[in-house]
Amino acid sequence: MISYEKLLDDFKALLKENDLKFTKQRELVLKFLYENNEHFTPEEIYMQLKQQHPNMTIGIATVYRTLTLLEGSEIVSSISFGAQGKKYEFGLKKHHDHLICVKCGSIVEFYDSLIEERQKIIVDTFGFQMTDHVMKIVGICKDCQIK
Amino acid sequence: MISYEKLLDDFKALLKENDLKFTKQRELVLKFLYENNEHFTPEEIYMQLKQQHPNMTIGIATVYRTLTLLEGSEIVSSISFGAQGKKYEFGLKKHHDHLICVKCGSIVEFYDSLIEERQKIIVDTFGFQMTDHVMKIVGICKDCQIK
DNA sequence: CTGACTGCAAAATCTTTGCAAAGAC
DNA sequence: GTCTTTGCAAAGATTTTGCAGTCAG
Repeated sequence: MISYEKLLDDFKALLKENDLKFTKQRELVLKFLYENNEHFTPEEIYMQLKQQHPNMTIGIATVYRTLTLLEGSEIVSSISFGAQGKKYEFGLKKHHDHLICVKCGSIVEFYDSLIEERQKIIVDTFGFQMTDHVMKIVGICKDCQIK
Repeated sequence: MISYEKLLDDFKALLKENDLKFTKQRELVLKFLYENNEHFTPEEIYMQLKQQHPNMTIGIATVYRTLTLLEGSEIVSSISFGAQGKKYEFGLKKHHDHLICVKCGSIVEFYDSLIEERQKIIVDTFGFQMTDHVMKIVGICKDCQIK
């Protein structure tokens, strides 16, 4: 896993390359996702940042803009969730898929090399050039089955 | 593949069971998805139905309500698409996964029994009770690569 | 007839955008 | 200083809801 210092350097370099500026708000969003290894909606990120940094001002629009920026650079990735809305997570980690519980909304990550291999074979069959893939298994998690 | 007559009977029975009424609008949506074996947004369905049946009145709200009803009965299924929005397709066919082209938006279906098997093994490992799963491979289709 | 269904328009979500002030470099 | 970024509020886009009239059974 990349260290936060390295991540921050990379992010600053990326910004510089594109003539973008390094701002406190951008750092806050990046740091939040780095430190909280979970999936959040833009709204959740916004609320938590406001709470954690009462003396800072940050707007929901900036959270959206920053997430779009980070996703474009593949530093964060998103997963669509339910009827509408997306959840974001820190993206510079090993590729993984998701188990999503419809009762409690919890998300568990998993990785299966057999499935990954198989996907490559499939796209080749179709002459398709894969840029990304998403596998979501939806159901009821262990805990919610007991309840 | 189920015949349209059987489908219609099943649908009517389903409605009756739930004290719902069989209406022309509900039939139109069902028929449209049955006859057009593709993926549509609610808006697309609405526009096409209006065009195909100029003498009928149908509202976008009814399309949404009907899709929700049909999805709840698993007669149609949906796939979330891009930033927001869902596409719907007729659902009473063999399970399959999707290849989605980011350039032209085309969707190709595929089925791979090895992946299906593997998913079952994974959920068992986690004690998860699977109700559904979605696998989307995103990329650039053959045609768009040439262009 | 009765209660569900429909279309319409208004409301509710969620996300993006315009703009003037503030901040990075 | 210049040019980007920000927060705010307004605008957009998509989906849902309230309601009075309409229609199925």
